[in-house]
Amino acid sequence: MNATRKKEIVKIAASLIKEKGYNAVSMRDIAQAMNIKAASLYNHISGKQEILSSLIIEVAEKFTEEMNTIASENLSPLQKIERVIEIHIDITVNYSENIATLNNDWMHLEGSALKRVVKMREDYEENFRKIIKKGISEGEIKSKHPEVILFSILSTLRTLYLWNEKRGKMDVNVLKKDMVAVLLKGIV
Amino acid sequence: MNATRKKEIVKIAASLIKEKGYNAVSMRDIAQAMNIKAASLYNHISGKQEILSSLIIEVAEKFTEEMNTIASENLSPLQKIERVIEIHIDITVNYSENIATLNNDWMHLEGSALKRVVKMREDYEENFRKIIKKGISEGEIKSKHPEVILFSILSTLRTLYLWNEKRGKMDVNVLKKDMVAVLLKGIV
DNA sequence: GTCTATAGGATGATAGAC
DNA sequence: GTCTATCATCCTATAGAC
Repeated sequence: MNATRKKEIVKIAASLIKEKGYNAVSMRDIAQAMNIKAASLYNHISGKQEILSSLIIEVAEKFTEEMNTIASENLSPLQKIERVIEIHIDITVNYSENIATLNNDWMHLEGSALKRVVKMREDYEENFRKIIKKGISEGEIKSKHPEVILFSILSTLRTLYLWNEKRGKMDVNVLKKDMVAVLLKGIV
Repeated sequence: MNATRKKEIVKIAASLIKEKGYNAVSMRDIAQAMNIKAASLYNHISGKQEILSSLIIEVAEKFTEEMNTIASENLSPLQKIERVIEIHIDITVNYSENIATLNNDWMHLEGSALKRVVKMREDYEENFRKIIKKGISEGEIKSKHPEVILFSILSTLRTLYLWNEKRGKMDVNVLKKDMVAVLLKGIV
C-alpha cells in the first residue's frame, strides 16, 4: 500500500482512459500496461472507482483553487478572463490526461465523488459567469447574451487538451497570447 | 427486418448513449427502453456496432455535405465561416444526440466505418483550414496562427450539443447572430 | 507486493419455439 | 417479430499461497 505506486497506477490508467474512455479500459488493461496482474492492483487501490475519482478530483481541485484565486484578485473583468485563459492553458499542459477524463467520464463517478465534482463544476461556471456579467455591466464587454460568451470561451478552453499534441513545438506563452487575442478580440 | 423499426432502435440508443457513452449502454438497456427483449433487437440490426455506425455516419455525412456545399459557393472567406457556424447550429438542433456520439464514441467504431468517419473528419477540418488561410491571405482575417483560429471556432461548434437544452427558449436565429458576433468579432 | 485461482455477475450474440 | 434459454466471454473483485 505504497502511495507512490498508487500514483503510478493512476497515471498509467489516465493515459489509457484518455484514449478509449473509462468503460473501455479494464483493470487487466491497466495491469498489463504496468507489467503486473490485475489482482495486484488491489494492494494499492480499493477498486476501479478510486482510480477514476483520484484522477478527476486532482484536476478539478486545481481548477477550483485557481478560479477562487482569480475571483479574489483585484483585477478588471477583462483581466480576470485573461487570467482564466492562462490558467486553463497551464493546467492543460500539465494535466492533459486528467482533463480528458474529467470532460468525458465524470458521469461514471459514483456517490460523494460525483456530487463533489458536479458541485465544483457548477461553482466554477458560476464564478466565470459573474466575471462576464460584471464586465458587461461595467461596459468593458460588449453586451451579448452572457451565456453565449460563457459557453463559447469555456468550450474552447475545456477542449484544449485535444489540441495539446498539435501544440507540440508551439511555445506556451505564444499560445496564451494568441488565444487571448482570438477569444477576446475575435478574428476580423 | 423492417427499416422503420431499425430507425426507432437507433434513435432510442442515441439518447441513451448520449447520456452514458457507448460502452456503458448494453443491448439489454436499449431493448428495455423499447419494451422488448435484447434478443429481439437482432431481427432488425446485425449487432451493437451497426447501431453505433448508423448513428455516427448519418450525422458525419450531413456535415460533409454541408461543408462541401459551402466550399463550392461563391462567397468571401468570412461569409463562408458565417455559413459554417450556421450549419453547425442547424445540425446540432436536429441531431444533438448523434453529435454527442460522434464526438465521444467515434473511437469505438470498427473496420471500414472507423476509417470512413476519420477521413470525413479530416476532410472537414481541411476545408475549414483552407477557408481560414484564404481569409488571412486576403486580409479579411487578422493574421494569427490559423490553427489557433480553427481550433477555437471548431471546438465551440463541436460542443454546441452540450448547450442545446439550455438554449431551450432561445430562438435559433438569435443564437446564430450572437454566435457569429462572438466568434468573429470577439467580446471587447 | 505479486502471484494463481476463482467467485459472481454482466455482456454480446445465437438457436429455436411460438 | 418477439420470446425463452443459453453460450462463451469478459468484467471487477476477493482469498490465500509465496
